[in-house]
Amino acid sequence: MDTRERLIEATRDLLWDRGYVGTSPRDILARAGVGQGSMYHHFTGKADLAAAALQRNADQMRASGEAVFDAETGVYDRLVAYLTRPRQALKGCRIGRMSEDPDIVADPVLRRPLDETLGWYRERLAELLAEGQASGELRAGFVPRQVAAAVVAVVQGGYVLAKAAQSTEPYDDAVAGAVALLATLREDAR
Amino acid sequence: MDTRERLIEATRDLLWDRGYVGTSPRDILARAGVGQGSMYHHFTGKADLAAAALQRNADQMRASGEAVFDAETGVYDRLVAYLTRPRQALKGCRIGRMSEDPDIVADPVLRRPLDETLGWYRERLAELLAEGQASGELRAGFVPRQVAAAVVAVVQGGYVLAKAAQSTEPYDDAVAGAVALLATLREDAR
DNA sequence: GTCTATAATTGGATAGAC
DNA sequence: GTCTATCCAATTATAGAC
Repeated sequence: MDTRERLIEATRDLLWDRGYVGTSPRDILARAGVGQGSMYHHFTGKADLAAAALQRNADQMRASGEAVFDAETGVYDRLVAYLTRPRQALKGCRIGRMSEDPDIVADPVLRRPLDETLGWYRERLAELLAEGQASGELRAGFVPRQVAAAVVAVVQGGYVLAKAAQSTEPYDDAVAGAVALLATLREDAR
Repeated sequence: MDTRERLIEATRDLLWDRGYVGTSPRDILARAGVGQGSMYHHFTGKADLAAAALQRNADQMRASGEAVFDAETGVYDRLVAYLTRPRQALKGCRIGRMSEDPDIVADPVLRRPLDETLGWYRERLAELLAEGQASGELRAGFVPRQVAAAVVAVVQGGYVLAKAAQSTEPYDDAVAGAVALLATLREDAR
């Protein structure tokens, strides 16, 4: 792995662990095992390096979303697959976590990967729910966009509960609760 | 308002705005309008002051929860009242936000108010849901503890979506989606 | 009790050698 | 391209005057 790559990977890990405000260039250089000069050769500074790391996180998160949403199964099964995908509940979301970082939210360049990625998840899930309504698999009478936002929020909020409790249990409960609620949307559950 | 009180209120605001890592004693002193000495007279340091601020947040959040959960209305109405309570979606939760702050989570004293408050919300909502099942207002066949976690997670996750988008819309959608899903639990909705 | 002065450490970035 | 040396500001805390 070349120097630029090591810097991006070290930044990805530290952003996940400590957030943007809590991550210093010094930490990044120590973890990447390179000197000051390399970082300022490849990037203009901390924000530029973080932008590269966040863009990679966004790309990976979208790819793993596509794998689930485009599966050749029923709509409900894909919703459950999304919710129950194995996740590191105590570490949280590499993208969602950043929305609590004021310096990320305040910088349009740094915020864009968050906005685009979470927005895309909401859109894709809304399309999926609408597809289920159209095919008759899911009942009518709910707004796909709203339920989609709730589903994404359960995952993001589940991380908050897990971190506060320092236990995966509330995360697992939240996901199970969401699955139970979505089950009531199936037409044959009426 | 005396000096000690001004320090706590300034800290509460800054923690809400910028988190623990992002808040410096200097910022606190400037906002409170007091000198260095006052802070170190009333508190042992930043962590001690933050602990006082977080305890106050926890007390207030529990009190506002009690007001909703103990209302003299139906179970479903209280669930909806909790979800649709007016909130500053772009600012987030004074307690939940802290769970993304590594220095808070790592310190047992600072983490306790988070754990206790969010744990209490999950418990009270679970009791409420069980009460609804017992009275026949809500259908059987779901686990109250799980749905309760999902409901709290929708709110906490809704904040994440709103901040990432810098718009209250995804928060409002998530809450509306959760309300729609909970409506399917009513026995008379079958 | 509250203030100002000061100090040790870290944060973030630049300069220049190789 | 990568390194070390250096720099200025901010962070967190202490000391001591009043």
